Amino acid sequence: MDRTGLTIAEAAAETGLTADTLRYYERGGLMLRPIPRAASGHRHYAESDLTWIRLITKLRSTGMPIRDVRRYTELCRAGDGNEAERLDLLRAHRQVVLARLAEVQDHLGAIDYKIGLYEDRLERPLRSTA
Amino acid sequence: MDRTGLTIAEAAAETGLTADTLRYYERGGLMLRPIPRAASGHRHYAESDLTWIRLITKLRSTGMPIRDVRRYTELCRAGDGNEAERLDLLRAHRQVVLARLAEVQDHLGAIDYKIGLYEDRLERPLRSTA
DNA sequence: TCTTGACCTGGAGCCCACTCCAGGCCTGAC
DNA sequence: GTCAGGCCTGGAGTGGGCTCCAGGTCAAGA
Repeated sequence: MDRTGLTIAEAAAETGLTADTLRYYERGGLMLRPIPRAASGHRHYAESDLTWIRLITKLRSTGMPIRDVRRYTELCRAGDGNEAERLDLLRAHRQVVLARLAEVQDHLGAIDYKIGLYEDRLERPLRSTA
Repeated sequence: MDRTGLTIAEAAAETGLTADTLRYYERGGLMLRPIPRAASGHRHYAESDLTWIRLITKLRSTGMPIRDVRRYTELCRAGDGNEAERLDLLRAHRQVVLARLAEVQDHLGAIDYKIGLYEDRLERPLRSTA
């Protein structure tokens, strides 16, 4: 009964991902290290693993493709010396996200306008053809 | 030589979509009306078609799934009387987009923080271990 | 001791939104 | 007239990101 680390189900609950997704990420090289196993082969997630998963979840949820997350992970795994490259990667992602945010906000404005038109129309239903 | 309307290639250039995507949207019921054809069977897009395509492009680019765009299209095609339903659909979409924007902004904040850490680290490269 | 249920793996399946043929017709410039 | 090139259709293929499954191992509570 070793108490070291969480089961995959617990890690899933903690991070908001599914166990399947956690395994998929690990297979895909998105973990900083292979998740340690008990003798039975069951994974035991440490707090540091959860911290990493939470980080890459933020990258993913802002639209970073898995291959870029993998690239970033590889850089981090490689240790000191490539910080400039990691910074480049994050900055490039930042630019993409900002552009995307601006576009969505712009288009949402147009949709809001449309919503306004319908609201007006529904407020005075009998005057619309007058 | 009728001058009525643009070819699919011109419509694609105007809207920023591809000809394939325009055909795919039409097949999928995302057009307000079937695009008129010349005797040869070639499509001729009117200005009103482009206006519609630009609208649904905004819906799509804010993340509305195709099935919802189709639903909205069907409502519009059905004519007057279902404005409340259209409004509901747009408002629901608006809520989803706002939630998504907030999430992305939040996560981007965390990424910005990370970027800041790397910037600090790279500014004083020899002091980082001191 | 038994049995329930979490976990394992490799691989197939799924959903979404396009994207790309092949095979054929049409048109317009030369 | 001819021929390059745009357009047509139905359908297959692609890429991304999971999601599910079969078949098997293992641990802990009744």
